[in-house]
Amino acid sequence: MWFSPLTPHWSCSTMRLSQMIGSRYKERPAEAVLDSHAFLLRGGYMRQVANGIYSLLTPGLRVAQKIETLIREEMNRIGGQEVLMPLVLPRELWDESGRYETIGPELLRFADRTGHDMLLGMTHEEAVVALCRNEVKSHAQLPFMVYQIQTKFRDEARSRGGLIRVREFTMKDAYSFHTSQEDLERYYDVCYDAYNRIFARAGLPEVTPVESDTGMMGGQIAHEFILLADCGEDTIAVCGSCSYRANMEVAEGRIEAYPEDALPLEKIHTPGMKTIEEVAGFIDVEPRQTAKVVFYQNDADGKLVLALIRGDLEVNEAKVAKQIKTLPVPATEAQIEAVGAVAGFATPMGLDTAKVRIIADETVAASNNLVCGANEVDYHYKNFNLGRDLPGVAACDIAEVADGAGCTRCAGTLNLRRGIEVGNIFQLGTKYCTAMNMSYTDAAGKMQTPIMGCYGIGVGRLAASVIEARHDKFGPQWPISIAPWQVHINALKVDDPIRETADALYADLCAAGIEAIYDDRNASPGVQFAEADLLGVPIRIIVSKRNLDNGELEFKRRDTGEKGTIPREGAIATIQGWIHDALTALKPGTREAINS
RNA sequence: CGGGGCGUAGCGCAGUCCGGUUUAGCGCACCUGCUUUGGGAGCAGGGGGUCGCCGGUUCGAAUCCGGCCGCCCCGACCA
Repeated sequence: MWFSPLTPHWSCSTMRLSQMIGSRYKERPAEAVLDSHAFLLRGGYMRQVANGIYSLLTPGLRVAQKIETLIREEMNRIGGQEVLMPLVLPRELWDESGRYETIGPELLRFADRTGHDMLLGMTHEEAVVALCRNEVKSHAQLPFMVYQIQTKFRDEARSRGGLIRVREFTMKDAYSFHTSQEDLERYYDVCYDAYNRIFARAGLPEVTPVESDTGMMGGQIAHEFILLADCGEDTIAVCGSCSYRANMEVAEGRIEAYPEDALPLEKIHTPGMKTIEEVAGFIDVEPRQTAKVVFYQNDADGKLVLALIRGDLEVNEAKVAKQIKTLPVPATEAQIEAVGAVAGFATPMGLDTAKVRIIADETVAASNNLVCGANEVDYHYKNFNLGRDLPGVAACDIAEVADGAGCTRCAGTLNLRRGIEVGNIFQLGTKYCTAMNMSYTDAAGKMQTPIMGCYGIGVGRLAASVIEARHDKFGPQWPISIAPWQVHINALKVDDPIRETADALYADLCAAGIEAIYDDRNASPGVQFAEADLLGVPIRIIVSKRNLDNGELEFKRRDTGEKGTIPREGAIATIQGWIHDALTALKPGTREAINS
């Protein structure tokens, strides 16, 4: 019958390749730079609609749904309640938190037909607080966690790399509410474990938590879950000896001290020597024996900022941002001159602290007799000592960790690696609940503000990350937990017995609840194998005359590389066993869930 | 937002400098038929394009000029 190919779809999650929309192709798309991007397009997982915006075809959607299911199971396991908040939100909610003003153009704002200002949610703190403040009134309802798997939109200045960095994406975002910081910290650890389980079950046990900046989210403690990969956009400091791992934004390196007896300041002629290298070479000292000055336009109070750091190090602007409570913007020469400093020969000494905020790195405090500028063209000072020469200035950490720096936790060495952020967790504190008036009544009858945490995972980015970490030159090698199908059937040199056997195998797998894709086309083996590789299904079963004459089927494992033959008789049970074993191998040991 | 590259069939590309046998072409993919079948088969036939868009120059524009748009990469930016 002409409609018969559709029939199987109604009853089970299997697919005949001859009917599947979306072709796989041989040539690598020109716009793909990353392997994951190339395979997602070549394998017919997705198609681009606009910059950073994609449609998913069946294989891509199935991978996403598998990941979502897995996340759901782990969120539910730690007591999460699934909800669904809207993508489109009214401006008023974001006015309440203040983020309508503070967030830049990555927040897509628009007006509806009545002229009402609306926005596309890029995260849902405001929405979740607005929802929960009306539902939660008593301490007896706390703690709780709600989560959703929902579309987010961020109008990124530059999306790139296929699904690694997009504008529209699906994200699992979870929000927990607590009556104490201790309880937040307890649950934060529960989430931390749940995240490790999620990534392990998705086939990426190597994803590791790293300490990270809280950025505009506020709060004190945050971790990013990072897959180390050269194509990643984050730089991570990794200790070679202990477990310390931190995003560059917060990574701390060991401070090497170079104590000497302080010598008197000495002004020296340094004609045309502006850079650290020039000055150090001219005076014949190491760069670490100098102090470098970097100017920023203003701190939160409008003062010019002078950042002082040892000459061999760089200033980390994320750390500066924390000190000055605003984003650092490099100062212009005119701004520098206006406070009496001289670019290239600058020193904090003698500047008016009413106009200039001086922040000094701890490394400067840990060295004596440094060379620094004199605020006079062609002159520097020798023997600058922070404690003696700038007595009011306390040292803080504004240094960018350099590759090879010492670890602060052990005797080891830090190395800088690139990584993809596939998830993050934040201890938010009371920022949103306070701003948006969420409160509950405690046991003593007193009004209290809940303490909040939030926890995100990007679904598509995780899928792409798995490809980055698990592929060969032919295509993805999906872990069975998130593979679009569990079994891929190839029928070669199709004649009646082969067709009947393959059809029956497909029907049997379907009846057993196994997710199978069946290449029922009369395509050559080369085509079938190449396209099977692109779909990356872990268990491949090949029905061919060669083995069928012996009553056998051939198998090839894309996830492990094993291959061989199995008897047709009992094949379903064999395959079920493989699936069970493969899923079990991915599952970490069970642990206590939150409410137990 | 700055720098660079690119827009010709679903994908990969040639043609653009130097305007005119180009009715705009090649490979893959697609359709029909036959032959094939263990790693992207062969033969024959066929379909698919407003050459990114708008305007200009010219007898004539994929090709030259102006404007715009889109995509990719690097940087800036970034829960």
